[in-house]
Amino acid sequence: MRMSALAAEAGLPVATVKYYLREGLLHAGTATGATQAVYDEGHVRRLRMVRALVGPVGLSVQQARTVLDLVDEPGGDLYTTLGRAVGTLPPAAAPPGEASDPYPRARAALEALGQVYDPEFAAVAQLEGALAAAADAGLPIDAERLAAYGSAATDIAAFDLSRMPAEPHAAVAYTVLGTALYEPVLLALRRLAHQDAAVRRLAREE
Amino acid sequence: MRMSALAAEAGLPVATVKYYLREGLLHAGTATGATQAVYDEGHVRRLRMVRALVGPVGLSVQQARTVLDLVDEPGGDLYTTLGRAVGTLPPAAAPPGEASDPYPRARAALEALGQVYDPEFAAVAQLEGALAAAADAGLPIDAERLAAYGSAATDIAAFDLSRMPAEPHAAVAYTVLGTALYEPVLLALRRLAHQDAAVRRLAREE
DNA sequence: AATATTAGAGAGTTGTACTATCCAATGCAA
DNA sequence: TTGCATTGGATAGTACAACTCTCTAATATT
Repeated sequence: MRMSALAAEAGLPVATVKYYLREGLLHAGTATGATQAVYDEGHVRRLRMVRALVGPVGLSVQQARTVLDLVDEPGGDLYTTLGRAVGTLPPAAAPPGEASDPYPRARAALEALGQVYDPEFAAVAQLEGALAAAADAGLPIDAERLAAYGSAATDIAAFDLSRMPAEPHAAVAYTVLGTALYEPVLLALRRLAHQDAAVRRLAREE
Repeated sequence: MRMSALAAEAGLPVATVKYYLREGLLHAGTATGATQAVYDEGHVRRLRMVRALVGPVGLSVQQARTVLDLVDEPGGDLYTTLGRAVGTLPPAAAPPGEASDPYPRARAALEALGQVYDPEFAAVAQLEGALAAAADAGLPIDAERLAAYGSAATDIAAFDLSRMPAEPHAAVAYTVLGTALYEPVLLALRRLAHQDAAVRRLAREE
């Protein structure tokens, strides 16, 4: 398969595929001459993955590159790799700062939920930013709401973990990509559940 | 309060406040002369809201404007307004197309969950996009996972609805802003719940 | 042999989110 | 009251991301 066939297969302009190649999101094809190279099914799959990450998931090209690199070649154990991957996923969180207690809201929230609090983990900073944003905007999250969301998140995590492959490399891919790819699904389901609940309540009140 | 005081209060450069003014995210102050105007607490709150939406929530300036306009002046009933607001929130979904069954995956998913399916609702398109992206990337969502996520989403929606204010204008603000502002919190909690569950499993296996 | 395609590199384009510069009109301080 | 910094408003400029186009020499196709 040459480049034009690859681009057609992925539904992308040739120029865009070349751009992804330059940016390192796609590994080069096997050269058959100075100006020819062939691509295979792996390239097609990779392009589909890239499109999924920069499309519905909403990653930038550089973030997608980082995530895919981590999946391709995990640097350390699963938890380190996952931590790094989560750190590159949006929303971007501000760096810790020098305070003795850099994430007070997140720490309080996790303690209330009875979960481990490790300021090193990137999602803690994201939680802090999200809680601060909600509070700043005038809709702070109280203990009851936190408990409701936390227990839903725990349910989901328990399910996800039950499905995690045993083989380390597959586990990394599953966890990192599952985090990125399933989040939009969850958000859409939440929005639809709101709609569904509202419609049902409206019907009941009639 | 004049502009420099407003900007200082919000922690933003004056030039940025002027930019938001131009883009219609912030209403003008009350003019006290040809080159003077005063701003009040409402402007400070509005700026905090804008920063929350374009920061942790990740909206573009134009999306934030649309959402805030809807909250300020809902055009119709709650459900129409909410639908419009959800439509402007990321992830952007492709337009329906001309197919007789434009959202097959989303329809199947909602039927499996026993929820109403209305192709007009923007989140349906988002669900379709998210399900398609996961499948294209090689990690399709099966019935069991859908059920797990769906029931978590339903739990959250039930809680959210129980807290909805009765007064229509407040209900719109609560629902629209709650959708936008609480989503990052939920995502962060899910990521942390994964971490927590993984740590616990690791500890158990030792 | 003539024509079309390709890989690879570089420059150009478009859109977003600011950021800086001007200007005339004010406010304020000495 | 006179000098000077500040303000609101408009316009222009900057920086970056994500493509998109153009070019060239080599290669494949007819």
